[in-house]
Amino acid sequence: MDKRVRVRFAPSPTGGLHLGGMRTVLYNCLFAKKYDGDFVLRIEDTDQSRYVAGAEEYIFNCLKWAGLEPTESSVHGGNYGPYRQSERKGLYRKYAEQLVKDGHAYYAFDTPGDLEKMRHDFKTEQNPSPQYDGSIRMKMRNSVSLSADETKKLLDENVRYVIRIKMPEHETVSFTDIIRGEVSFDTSTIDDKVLLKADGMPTYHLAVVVDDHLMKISHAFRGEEWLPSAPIHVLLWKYLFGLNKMPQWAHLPLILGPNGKLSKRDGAKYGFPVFAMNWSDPKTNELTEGFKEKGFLPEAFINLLALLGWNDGTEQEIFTKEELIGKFSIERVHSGGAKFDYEKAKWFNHEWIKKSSVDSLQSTVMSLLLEKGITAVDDSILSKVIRLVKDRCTLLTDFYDQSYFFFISPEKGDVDAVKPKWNEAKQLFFAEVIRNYELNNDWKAITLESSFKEIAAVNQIKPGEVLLPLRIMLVGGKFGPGVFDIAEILGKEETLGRIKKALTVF
RNA sequence: GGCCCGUUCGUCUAAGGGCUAGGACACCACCCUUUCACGGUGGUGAUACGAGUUCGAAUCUCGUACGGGCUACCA
Repeated sequence: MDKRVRVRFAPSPTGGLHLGGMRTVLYNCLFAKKYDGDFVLRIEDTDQSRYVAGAEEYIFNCLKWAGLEPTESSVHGGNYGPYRQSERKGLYRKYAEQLVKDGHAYYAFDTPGDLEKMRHDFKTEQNPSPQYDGSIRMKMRNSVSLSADETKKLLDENVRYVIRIKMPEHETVSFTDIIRGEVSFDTSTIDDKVLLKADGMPTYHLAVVVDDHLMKISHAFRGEEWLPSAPIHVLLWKYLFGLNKMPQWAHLPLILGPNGKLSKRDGAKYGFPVFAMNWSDPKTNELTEGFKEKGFLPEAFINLLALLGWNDGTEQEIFTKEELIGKFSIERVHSGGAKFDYEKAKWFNHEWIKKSSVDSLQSTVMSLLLEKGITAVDDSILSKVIRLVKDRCTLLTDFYDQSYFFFISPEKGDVDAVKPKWNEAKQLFFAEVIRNYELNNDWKAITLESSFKEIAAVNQIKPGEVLLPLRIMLVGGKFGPGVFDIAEILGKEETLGRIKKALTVF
């Protein structure tokens, strides 16, 4: 099928690549893949003040991690490129001029100072933010209020100008949003937005329409914050290319933080990631932690993001990417905003860790341990460890806490948990355990446990009284998987070594 | 202020005029477990409010309230 969807990005992660942005990309990707269509990524680098060095590469890295690379393009590739807006600069002017010629737009010569003055002069209690609209247009310096001669003179003198859309007086603009149904606006409440800036760059409003046309976009998904400017885009489509060619719009619900639209600050404040991957702002050196580094699997990340505002109508919650592609439908996206719940996000990750095979986790866990300074980890040991502890891990980083004692002998265990109840009988008991274990050539958890309990019975000691000390000896604390499973993986030499060492301390 | 969008357990949501409003996260209890978890079973908990349409409304309509978004030569 001929479906082409696109997503646009400002190379400023503060505005572009939090959860909401990622989800927009995800929905684009799922939709495109479902219909075997294309998914186009556009980079908006028009505003230099917002441009952050390295952000573009960062965005692509995030998409790559999540498995959401566009099907058609790298930044320069594809049949409808270039995809970086600054490289398309020359394309837009002629459409803006066309609109002026057709009477749908006009030149405006107002300086920033003029605009500021207007906003100040017309500001009232009832109207705290006056707009450059039909009621004010004739009071400003533009090709509508000025005579043709005056306009021509200013143009000839190369006075800086912008091109603004001329909003019709009193018209109802409506369109059908895939998620919300019919949405309509009265043009008298909308201002004359700038389409082409003084530097010759288009604003989003012009660029989005021209690009979607040139790139033959069939479906356009974006955040709900764009809904108020949708009528401008509909009008531009009507004037420039015809409403019948306009892509179908879907305005995605916002992802909310604890108060309002989810922001980077919310993440820092409440201790959860809002970006896919770590981002350090080169301007401020501020580090924002990502889902990847926090210990999320990309599969879980995609899964939790997809379910934030969408479901397939069944009670299924865990989906592979392939299942999502097969089952996703943009019509089923919920219209209300969704508050991000980090607890639930972690649950998704837990489910995915449980679902993942030991093999697929191996290299990730290996490098995680390495980062923490645990080197020389044997592959076969590690896979046994992962099998034993993976159900206990919510985040990948939990693997360290759940398994470091396999690789590092506990320096000083929780002696206080044992010492008060320690006595001669226990000392003798463990001496016998050592003797028994030294003769054990099988070294399996089951035999270790049965002989341990036999010795306890013979010595008339309750297993419970000596089980905890054994755990402290091997692990160092009151946690971890079954103590005999641990002993098995630790091996004979290490296990006996740890018991002997502990006996000298108790 | 104006315009737009939205509103079902604390949170994410299902139910598209007809069962006792279903599930998941979180929380609580019990079970399992001689550690801590996982797991299992059960429980608390919602249709914002008011009218209208209808035999029948979470569902359709209107109003109100609340929440959110937009209101730049940003996106």
